[in-house]
Amino acid sequence: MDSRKLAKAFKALSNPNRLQIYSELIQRRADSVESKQLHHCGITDFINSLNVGAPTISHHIKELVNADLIRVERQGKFVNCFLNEAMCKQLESFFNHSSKD
Amino acid sequence: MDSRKLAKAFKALSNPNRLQIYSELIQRRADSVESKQLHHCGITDFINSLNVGAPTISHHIKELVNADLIRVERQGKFVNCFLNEAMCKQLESFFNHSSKD
DNA sequence: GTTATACTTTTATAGGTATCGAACTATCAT
DNA sequence: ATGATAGTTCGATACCTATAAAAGTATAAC
Repeated sequence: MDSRKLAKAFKALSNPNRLQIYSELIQRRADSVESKQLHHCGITDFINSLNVGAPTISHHIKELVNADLIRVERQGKFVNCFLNEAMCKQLESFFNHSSKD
Repeated sequence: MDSRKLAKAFKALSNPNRLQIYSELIQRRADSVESKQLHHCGITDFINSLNVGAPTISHHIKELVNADLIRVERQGKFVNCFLNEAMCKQLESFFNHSSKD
């Protein structure tokens, strides 16, 4: 696993608000196993739950996308966020056995 | 798992040189399974392998300790670094199933 | 078209931090 | 004690970034 890519991902997750966004997506993934719900979030959800303005959220989302942690899809007026599962697995395995990737 | 603690850990790992130090420790852990070597590093090792001065390494080590990612032990003139295995496991599990911790 | 909603981009700012050089402390060897 | 080695602390600087306010774009509803 590329070291620069890894550092970039950790940097993205180092901001409390971005971590919150990412955690929310992981949380929803966990929920969806049981309830079959979609594991995505609209940006407005984050604007409401975090105590920062829309421009800041927009900025954070962009950083998370740029770090390959999430992807976004515009659906009409709304933008939905999805976890990048592949990246998530790679990060998990880093703490397991970094020598083998 | 405490969100602040998590963010702090990711922040510590977001710097390329600190990530390198941490990766080295993880690497040595992996090696030690096969070769029974100790999984620690002297600080001088890092000063040689990374392209930064001693004060900077010292600063980074302190950050990693402060984030509970590693611990240090002074042995005579030398300071050795060890991986904090518990924290490592917690970080791994974050990407697995954050809802259950 | 007009209005409203849902973002995004731009610009500015305040605070954080990686790095270095210089000076300091600790331990060991002689 | 002296010198050498290993690491830390301090002070300064240059760069980065989280946030906000204001203005802009996109889509939907009417």
